[in-house]
Amino acid sequence: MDISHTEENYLKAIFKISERDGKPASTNAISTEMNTSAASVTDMVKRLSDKALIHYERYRGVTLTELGEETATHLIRKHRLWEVFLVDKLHFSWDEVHEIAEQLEHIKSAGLVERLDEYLGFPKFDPHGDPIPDADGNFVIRKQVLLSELKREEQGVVVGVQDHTTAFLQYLDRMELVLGTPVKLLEYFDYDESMRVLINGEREQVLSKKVCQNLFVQKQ
Amino acid sequence: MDISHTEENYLKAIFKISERDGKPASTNAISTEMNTSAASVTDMVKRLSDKALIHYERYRGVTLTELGEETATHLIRKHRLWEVFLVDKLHFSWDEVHEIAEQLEHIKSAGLVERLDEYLGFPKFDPHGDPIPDADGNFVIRKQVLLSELKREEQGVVVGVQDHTTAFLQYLDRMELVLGTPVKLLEYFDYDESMRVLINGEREQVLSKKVCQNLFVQKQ
DNA sequence: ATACATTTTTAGACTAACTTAAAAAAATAT
DNA sequence: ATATTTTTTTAAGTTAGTCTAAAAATGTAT
Repeated sequence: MDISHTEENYLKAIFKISERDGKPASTNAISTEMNTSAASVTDMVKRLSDKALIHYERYRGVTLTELGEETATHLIRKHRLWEVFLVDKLHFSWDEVHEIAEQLEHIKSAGLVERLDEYLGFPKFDPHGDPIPDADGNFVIRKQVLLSELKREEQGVVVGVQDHTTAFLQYLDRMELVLGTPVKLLEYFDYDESMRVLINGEREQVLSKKVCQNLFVQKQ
Repeated sequence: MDISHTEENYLKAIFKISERDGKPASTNAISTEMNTSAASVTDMVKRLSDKALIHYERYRGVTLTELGEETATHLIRKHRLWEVFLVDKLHFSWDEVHEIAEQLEHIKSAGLVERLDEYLGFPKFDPHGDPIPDADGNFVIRKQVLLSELKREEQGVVVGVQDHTTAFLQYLDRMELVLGTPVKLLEYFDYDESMRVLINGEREQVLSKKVCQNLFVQKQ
């Protein structure tokens, strides 16, 4: 009994929603995430339940079973490793790799992921700073805060993004706010919740509320 | 109007059959190649014809249109480049890569293949010695003959296989008859059409008719 | 040239994944 | 607590890709 491409995508969506909301994924939430109708979700949810990948009782929302969660984290592992491959080896930029990795994550092969992991030097984070789960599905937890949470004169290093859109990633490239860049909060403007920051110890820049609330930093 | 995974596989099958038989691919030949029923082929062949990928008249067999042929050779290009990646970079053996490449060849992305090609150093042949078409679909034609066609005392270098099965590839590994190995025909036995050959200039070995008829060499 | 064999197509039906529209259940508000 | 809104499910139908069985067309052999 193997799992289809589509079923895998549902599992990922359910995993993502449960993580984000900290509660069972509702039919509606899944339909929004998957861009399908609620009716399709109900349909699929029955199939996934039959395959013991999720717990489902009608009108009650769904949670992943152990098997379902393993499957989901394994997909995330593959997705993020392929993203590293695309950026590190094929020199794609970080805003180009999501759609390709979305396809590559479904490749089925005993051994491929592990060999890829080794080939890439066992990276712990993907090009967007998201942690890559190990073969057992364990994520590295990193102490990170949003840039907007820094206090005046506090310093941090850019470690990840909350917003993964192309527009945001390209904006960050333009601002040279890549992963690993040191930042220091110089001044906070109450008026529009923007911030003046020192980037890379050499350049001052005012960043909007939206930017500051979508950039993760690790305090130094 | 894009092409499904399944449609792509049919195009590859039709390309392969047409190449091999030098005539339009029959419904039966396709159904054998694809492991489906003849009825399914008739069905699919109508769809492919509607998409202008093949020429089809009922009871007449099918040929690829220019678009269909481009699609098929592009798939072969992707398949073979991924095989090189799997062997050269991830250190899979040549008998393990076919099924994985069979999946990887369907990844859709503008630019991925070209970047992969460059990353691999623009290889002209895959790990089995099959030529990799260029971006325009042109294959390098190599002057090669079957080992069984060598005359006594003639020398050659192993350049490819006709039989791509795991069993044959593993046999060749055991015999150290990898690509690039020099061979020289010492003696031909009429009785069972086997041959005594000098492998790598250092070791004599009797090879069966079947082996000799499935190994390509380039005369020296 | 008719008969037989083979190949191909049609007909009807199945599954997975999807849809819309209507019905039912649950949540919310007064 | 009843009415209204929202969410979820059911019902019925679609498409892609598959199947088996039967019908039709083509090919072959005497």
